[in-house]
Amino acid sequence: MPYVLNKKTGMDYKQTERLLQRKGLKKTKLRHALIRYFIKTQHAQSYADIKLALTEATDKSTLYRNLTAFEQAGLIHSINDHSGVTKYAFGEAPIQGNEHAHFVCECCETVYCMDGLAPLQLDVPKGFKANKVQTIIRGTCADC
Amino acid sequence: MPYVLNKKTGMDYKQTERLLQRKGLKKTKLRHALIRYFIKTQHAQSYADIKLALTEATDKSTLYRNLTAFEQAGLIHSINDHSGVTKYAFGEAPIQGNEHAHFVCECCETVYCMDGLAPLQLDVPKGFKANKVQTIIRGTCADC
DNA sequence: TTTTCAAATGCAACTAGGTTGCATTTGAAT
DNA sequence: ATTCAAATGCAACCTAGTTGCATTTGAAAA
Repeated sequence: MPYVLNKKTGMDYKQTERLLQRKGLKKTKLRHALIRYFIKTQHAQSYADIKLALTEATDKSTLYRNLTAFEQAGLIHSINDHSGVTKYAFGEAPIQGNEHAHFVCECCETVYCMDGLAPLQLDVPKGFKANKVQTIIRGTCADC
Repeated sequence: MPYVLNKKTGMDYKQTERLLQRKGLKKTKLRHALIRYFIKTQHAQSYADIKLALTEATDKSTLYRNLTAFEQAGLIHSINDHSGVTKYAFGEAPIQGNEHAHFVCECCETVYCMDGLAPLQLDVPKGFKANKVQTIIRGTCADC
């Protein structure tokens, strides 16, 4: 069961716009910029990363609210890599049976989404019921 | 590869005291209370849990500094269960090849340490090197 | 095209979780 | 008993993220 780098969803700009519309989200400058940014970037991005990269991101609460809205719309998913800051990456949250793992480079702190099979047959104690597994792999990435 | 509830380390009070001494940590009232608390409690505890439970825990920074010291001494380990607050449980941090997973109950928020085999043969893309895996299982616990 | 109105924005104030600097106190080795 | 690093308590600070509210804007209806 090998892990492979996530090739991103095949979604293009038009599709994401249609998705926003379907979710009742209006088109705004910031949202345009955010979608372009998430399609372009290869790895998970933090609030600070986005703030730094986009001149359109002027207000903290607006940006956070948009990240939340995008996540609820299934356009991005959030990742907790134990660094203390939430990161966001393009693509829907992995669903059960189609988990993806997050690889955190201990050298450059980059977070990669990796597709793979469900990481393990969940065999938990009596009375416990497992719903999903979140896997974080730590190591060194190809660039380090 | 079943997961079983962690039975805690066999460490008793005397042993933990000797451990503190070996690490050059002085005996204080708070540390006594903390050790007793961690031996007694069954699940991972947050700063807030401890603060509430121990009258000896008067100062925030002192408590945090002790948690850090205990973790460095290998007496407890910290857990990030994606709730936004760090939790601590008795026992050394799991080491490579002897990983343990954390089960987070989605109903009562309790965090259980679970022993199990290394969760998967790590097969990552070319150029990537995996060092360790952190697994969080979400579901419903036996009490819910 | 103008009107309309909920949705989105920008700003300030706030919260939670945790850290830092520093003066004072304390455990334990001498 | 003396000594001194380690531990404590306090206040101030930091970062990540949230909330309330007045203003602006996108887009659907008239």
